[in-house]
Amino acid sequence: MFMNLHEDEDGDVEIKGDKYSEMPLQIIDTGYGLERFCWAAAGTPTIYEAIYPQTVAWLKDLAGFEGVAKQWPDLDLDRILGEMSRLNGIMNIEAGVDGEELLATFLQRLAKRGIEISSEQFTAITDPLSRIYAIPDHLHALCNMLGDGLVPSNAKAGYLARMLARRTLRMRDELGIDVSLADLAIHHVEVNLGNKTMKQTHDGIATILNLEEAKYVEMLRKGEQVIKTMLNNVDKTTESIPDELLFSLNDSHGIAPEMAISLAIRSGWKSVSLRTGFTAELAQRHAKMAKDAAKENTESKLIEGIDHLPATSPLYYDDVYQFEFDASVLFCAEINQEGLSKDITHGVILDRTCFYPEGGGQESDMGVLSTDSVHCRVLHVAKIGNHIVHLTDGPLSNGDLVHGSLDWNRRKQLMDHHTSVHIVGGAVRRILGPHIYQAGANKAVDSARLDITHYNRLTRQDLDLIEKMANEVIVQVHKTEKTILNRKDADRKHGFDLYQGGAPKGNMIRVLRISDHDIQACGGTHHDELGQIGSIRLVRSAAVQDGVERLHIVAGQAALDYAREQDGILRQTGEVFGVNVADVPKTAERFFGEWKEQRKRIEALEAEIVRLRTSGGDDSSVSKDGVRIVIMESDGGLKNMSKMLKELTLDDSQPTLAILGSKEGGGKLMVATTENSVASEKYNAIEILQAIIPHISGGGGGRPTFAQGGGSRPEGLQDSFDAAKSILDL
RNA sequence: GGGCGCUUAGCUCAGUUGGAAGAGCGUCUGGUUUGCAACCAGAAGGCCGGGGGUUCAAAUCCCCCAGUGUCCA
Repeated sequence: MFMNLHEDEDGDVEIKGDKYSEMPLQIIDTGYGLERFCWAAAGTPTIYEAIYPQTVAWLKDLAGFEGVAKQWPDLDLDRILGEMSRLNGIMNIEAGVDGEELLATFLQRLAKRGIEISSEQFTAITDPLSRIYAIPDHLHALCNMLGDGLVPSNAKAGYLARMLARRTLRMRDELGIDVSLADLAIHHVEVNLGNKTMKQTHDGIATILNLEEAKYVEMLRKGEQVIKTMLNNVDKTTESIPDELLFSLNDSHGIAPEMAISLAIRSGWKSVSLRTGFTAELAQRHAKMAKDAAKENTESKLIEGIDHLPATSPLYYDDVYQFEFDASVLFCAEINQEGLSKDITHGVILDRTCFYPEGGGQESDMGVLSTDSVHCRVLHVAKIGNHIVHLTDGPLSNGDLVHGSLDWNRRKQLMDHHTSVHIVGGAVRRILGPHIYQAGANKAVDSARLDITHYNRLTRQDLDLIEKMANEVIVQVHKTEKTILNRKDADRKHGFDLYQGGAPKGNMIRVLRISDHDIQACGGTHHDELGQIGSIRLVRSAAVQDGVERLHIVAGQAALDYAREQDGILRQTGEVFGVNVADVPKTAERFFGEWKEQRKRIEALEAEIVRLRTSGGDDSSVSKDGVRIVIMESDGGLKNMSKMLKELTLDDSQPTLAILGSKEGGGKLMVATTENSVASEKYNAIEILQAIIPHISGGGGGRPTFAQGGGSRPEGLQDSFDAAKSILDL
């Protein structure tokens, strides 16, 4: 397969309505498929028997496939499958082809080759068989991924693993096989990947897949619930589920259309079926969504015309503790770009610098560039190609000799954090396992973040263990080693794990080694002596996405500041309660409990007041034509009033029309009748409410037996009551 | 990286056009009962994820945040 084009709206090549242009990279995909030679040599009917003989036999046994084949003793299965394999290679199957038509053609061709088989027989054999073949194929990819240390996720590369796991589970369930995914995978690893050296342990693979299976089962359980709710308003005899519903089930709840149909049938919608071509439409819809999203955002250049300048010499690699230097200005230009701090006006390039530019997740240095007469603040530093650009709040002149000095506190803190991230990264890997990989990192002044791949949420106990080990490393390891290696040598010596922070550009690679604890390629600034960091705290962890945990780290001065801040919060809380800091948790618990109890007591007392007020006896209650009519003012808001209304109208033995008003919040009115009684037959709550509410300049609505509203003129409440009385002829 | 969904009682979840917060399971009390998810009567248990906004009125509509799930690249 040859590829030299990529999709491009302005491209000059047009294929099937889409425009393409030539891409810089030209690809030849040979797809040798070495397994095919094994197949040819083995002479088995399909390739799967050749490469996974044991697994296929095992699955056939588990799925009871012999029983299927025995139904038609006349059929020579091996011969049929062999011919089918050949035909598959010849037939050109394009996406969107009608399945039934394809099957008919296929059977015709088989007949031409002397094989008579009905479409029922064909389906009965190929349905289970296709799954029996697909399962080891899926497991193969899945086990290799997990073996390399990949963690399943709901996004990015990990999603591929989850998809494989779920498809395997689905096929397993369709075959009615009662073996866990983990057991299937371990079997596969032992039988088909026996000699392969893996990063991940067998136990690790089993743990991950057991979690995946649990998530899958949970998804199905939820999916069934969702289907029942969604179909609640759909007739049980319907024959199709609305497209939008199926789309939403698939995209939002992970229930594939076929599965949605079978779940619906199980839940009582017996006659639904899947429209032919629906799956293709779903795929088309996804393709369109992906296309719409793939808008490239062009990067605007911060600064132009610097290509001819010599590369800036970085002094921070020679001595990370140097914070002052002299250099000459090679270039200075005005900068006007959105998204930058307002104070930034100029970009300055020097022949050499101590300023570390933002990179590798480490924020840039800040400081000052000055001559005898000019004094510029450096607010940000960026790396553009081989040049380090100082973003300043003022201009310098070409050829000027400048003196630069860093904000050392800032740099020290950034180094504390950056070095700590390496220490923590090593600790996490040692504690949690070989699948831990850095998925991103950020080192700021206040704190640092390290994202790691892991299949489970971290507990505080995990964090405590990691924190403990990290602090032990600070004490045990005195010096870091920084070396520069040729890329080939680095690869050979340390392997792929060296590049946790991403693939570096260039042939020479800086390697930071903290004893055997952590070895990584990294271009940041790190301490020579770990003791400089002082201490490391893991503040908390959070989930970035499924399979990726974010660790929040503070080190050095930031760790002290954090501790002080926490201390302050606790002390303040203690002062509010008027107790010793140590007693805060106990006291808070007691107060919260008492608060809940008292709230209930208040509610009970309010209810009692309502009962007393509504039990009659005063002139607010009148009886007319068998209906008790209550008109009265209450205090409290809507909540209190509705409680009173309940007391008044929920007693069936005493048909009541109640009109309650309150002066709170601009005035409120509520009208209700006892449902299914003379009161509700004679009076309409909405009509009464709307007739009297203009007096408090308001509006409202509700049901015929229960209406409520509010206004902006509480002093009109009495007028409303009077109006009600006159309407009711009282 | 993009799209979509979910968050309501201890648990599993309903909640219609915005208008009186619900069910099942579990818990507690009483009754009944030697039974594999026992039965009957009653009760307790809710900042409807958090914060803004619209409205006379928000679990419900809009915005932001957090947590969680899912599909696609």
